[in-house]
Amino acid sequence: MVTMEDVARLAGVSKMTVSNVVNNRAGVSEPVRRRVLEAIRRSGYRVNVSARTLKSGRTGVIGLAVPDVEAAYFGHLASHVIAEARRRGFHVAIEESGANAGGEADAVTRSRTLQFDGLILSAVALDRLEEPADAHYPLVMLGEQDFGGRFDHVAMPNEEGTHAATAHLADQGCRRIAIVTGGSLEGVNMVSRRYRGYRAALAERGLDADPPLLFVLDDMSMEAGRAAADRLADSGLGVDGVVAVTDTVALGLLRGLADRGLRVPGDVRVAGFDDVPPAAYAVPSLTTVAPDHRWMAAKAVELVVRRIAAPLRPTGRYVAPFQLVVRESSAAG
Amino acid sequence: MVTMEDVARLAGVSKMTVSNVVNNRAGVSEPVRRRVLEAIRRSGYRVNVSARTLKSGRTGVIGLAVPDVEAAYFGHLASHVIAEARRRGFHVAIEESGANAGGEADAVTRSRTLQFDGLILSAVALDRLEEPADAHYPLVMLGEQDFGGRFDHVAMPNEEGTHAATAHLADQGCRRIAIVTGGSLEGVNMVSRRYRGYRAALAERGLDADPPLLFVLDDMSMEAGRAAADRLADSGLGVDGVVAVTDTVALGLLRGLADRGLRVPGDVRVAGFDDVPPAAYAVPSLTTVAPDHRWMAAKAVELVVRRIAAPLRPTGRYVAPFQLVVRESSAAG
DNA sequence: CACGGGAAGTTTATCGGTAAAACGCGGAGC
DNA sequence: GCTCCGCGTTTTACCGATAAACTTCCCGTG
Repeated sequence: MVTMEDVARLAGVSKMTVSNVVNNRAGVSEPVRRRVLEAIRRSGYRVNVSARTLKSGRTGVIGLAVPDVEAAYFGHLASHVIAEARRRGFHVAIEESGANAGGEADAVTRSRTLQFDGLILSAVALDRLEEPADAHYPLVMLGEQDFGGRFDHVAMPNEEGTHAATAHLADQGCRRIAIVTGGSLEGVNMVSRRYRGYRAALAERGLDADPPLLFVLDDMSMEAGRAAADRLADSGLGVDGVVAVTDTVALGLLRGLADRGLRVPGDVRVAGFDDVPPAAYAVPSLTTVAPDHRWMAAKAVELVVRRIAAPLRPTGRYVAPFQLVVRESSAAG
Repeated sequence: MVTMEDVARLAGVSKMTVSNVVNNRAGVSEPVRRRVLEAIRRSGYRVNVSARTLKSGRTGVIGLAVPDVEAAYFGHLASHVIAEARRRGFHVAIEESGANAGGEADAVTRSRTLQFDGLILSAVALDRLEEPADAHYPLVMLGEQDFGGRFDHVAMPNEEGTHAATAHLADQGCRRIAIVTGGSLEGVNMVSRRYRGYRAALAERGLDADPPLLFVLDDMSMEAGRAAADRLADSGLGVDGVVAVTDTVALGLLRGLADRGLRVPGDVRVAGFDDVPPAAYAVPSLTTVAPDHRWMAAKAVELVVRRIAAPLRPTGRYVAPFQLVVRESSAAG
């Protein structure tokens, strides 16, 4: 491995001067700078990040921990986070947390161990951190969970989104609107927030929200969505509209409804949440709540970078803007 | 920050002993080991990875560079790579290369700069490395490109897969089988390999492979697939079967065919490649070539780990096994 | 009873950078 | 002619861990 020392010898200067050139610091004369750059080129030198980090305490890497790299909506987000971070001179390391509290806590620990300068954590399960030592680590919550305001939080428009979707279905003429969701309605989380938005929209319009119109799945997979179609079809509730908690569930549901011979939007109208890429190309294409992922990514990066610079400033909560994208699955009868 | 020195003082031993405990090295008595562990717990100590790396030259991180974290098939792979690497005591850092040669070369540079111990590179565009300095960096090519055997390579069953898909369509009764692809047929790459498999299957059965049955798209997006449906429908070629170069293209195509009122599999049968999750839930569900992603991930990790240990051993090429998953889109008439 | 050998710990010398202080030197000011 | 200044560069002193060499001390053996 070629070190600064080698470059310095080659250029006939001290290694401190090489360091100054590498980091574009002032106080190096033009001829010397050129000599050093030439020596760097000739020798194929690269800085040793470990050595730099050891001395400076900064790695220039931001972690992005997501529940599951397979999840469709994550890719969108990740790619914007990477782009935004690069603009600000940071690298992004993507970590998988597994969609459970233990894995998410581990992600924080790993992030500190690997010395990421900060972490953007998209948690779905974790609702508090044990380690008081983590209290001032630059951490930005992205998505569902917030930790009671202890960290910066970029939130999804959960209530607002399902409210809009539900209202839209009602406007299209639906009268018996079900909600299909997974996970727990206990506590304050993504699912309970989305459920609340749905309830509020129904209440405003004086529509039913019988408990039977709530279908709770084991998880939020496509397969669960597909299975939900059977439960809907067999329920005898006369459901004519469905709000699905995510597009993944909605896409599975569309598939399941097709299997049961129910026509969308003829018999049932469907709306999803996230606007994942396949939503636009499904048959029928899926009406969905489209949060502004680019905005969320940019905000999260901005917040984490700001917090790296100033670990103690007060935290804030920011809700992403969204659009309701109306497509075939909710077309008027 | 609490250092080994602090822990050592607290436990009344030298910091070398602390190091030995932290790394589970032999030669520490049970009582001392317990004292040290207790001191670590009490002080909240964590190793400083930079310091360790600086001295040892190893980071314990494997890079995984993919063209585009948004691409559907990547998530699958990534999540298996992460799991397999963890089993072997490595972390994985996911990097985005952008689907172009410059970005892919950068990914190699970044990987070295960030001192990943090795890199799994899923390249689509790059076909040689400029830097001779990179010649012995532990690098495993995953997917399409190989660099003329200069690196270990875990390959997709490109020819074998489209051969099987094409043969299957023919067996289902298709006589005018088109192929829809994107990118360049020049050189040896994923597209040309898949095209060759298609040609071979047609030739074996004495079916047409007129150049017009080849539809080349600008890229391999869903939108391009959708647009291809128009070209197919307007071609007047009587196409009754389509092999799509990827599931993403195939899903767009299904959507486009629906727009044109063409029934799948009634009027046209369709097969894709990759078996991404939405393929099983599309309407109609998509027949597709399913490479064994878990096998590929495990192989790639095994190879990179082995090469980290022995940078000079001869390289190998390994083709992933696959299954043809037959679904509705190619059902017999 | 002297001696070889291993187990348990400690010391020493680095790994490759960087902040901060020290240095050398030519020119401005009096 | 002497002091002072500031620019460009070098020196010094770490950052926190670890491999390798070294010290103790204890035990078994001939």
